[in-house]
Amino acid sequence: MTHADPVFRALADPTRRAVFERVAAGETHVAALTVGLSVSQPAVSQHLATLKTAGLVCERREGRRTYYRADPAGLEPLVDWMARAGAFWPERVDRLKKLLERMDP
Amino acid sequence: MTHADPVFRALADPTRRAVFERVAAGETHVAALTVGLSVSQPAVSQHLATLKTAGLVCERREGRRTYYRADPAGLEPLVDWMARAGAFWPERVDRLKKLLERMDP
DNA sequence: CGTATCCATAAGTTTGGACTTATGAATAGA
DNA sequence: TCTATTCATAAGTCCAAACTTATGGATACG
Repeated sequence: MTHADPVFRALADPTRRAVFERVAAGETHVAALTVGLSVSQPAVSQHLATLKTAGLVCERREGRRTYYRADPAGLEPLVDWMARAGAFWPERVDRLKKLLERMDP
Repeated sequence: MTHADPVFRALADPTRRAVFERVAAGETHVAALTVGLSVSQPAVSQHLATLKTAGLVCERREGRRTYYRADPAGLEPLVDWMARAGAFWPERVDRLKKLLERMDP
């Protein structure tokens, strides 16, 4: 019953997904994110606002800058949904297990 | 490197996600899916076409009907992306593990 | 055969949302 | 204080895409 809708919507856009990936790689601020993204600074701010509403990122003000970091609980609705949608496929579970083994040997 | 884009796009729409959920729950045909979805039959067909392009469903013709079933490998790009995006959070991995344990005791 | 059902495609409409530029608030530093 | 950064918001534009109705092809069935 976790509302996965905002999360799916937020991650549907490639640019916004790129923003999230960079934030997830380590805390950064808006100006740093704007570099190399081929969109304007307001666009980045808007994407960050969407990600924040979806619960995927948190913010932290420091001086003139706003630092963003990924919220570890943000992807949980996605996992829950996959568990529900794929609950009928034991095969899926095996794949997930293998992936986790690769990630965490 | 798996193109997760079509998958994320396909699952972003609530109606299409509902279609996929019902297909994932068991093989069905278009007319059965149309019932209770509050959209027209062509809309359902279009959603199914999108899901098929994204690799999330397969089709099987039988008489006048077209039966759809979920492709077990369809969600893999999603899992891979999550692994990459969340690779920096060991905490995330633990949650996934707990979930899998609940799913597969 | 003729008809009804099932589905996909075509064509057109409409709305959400991903951008842009413009601007102002807040802070740092000279 | 004055100026330069940093960021968020406002307002407007534009396009993708989620619908609709219309239609035709294919199959079942009398």
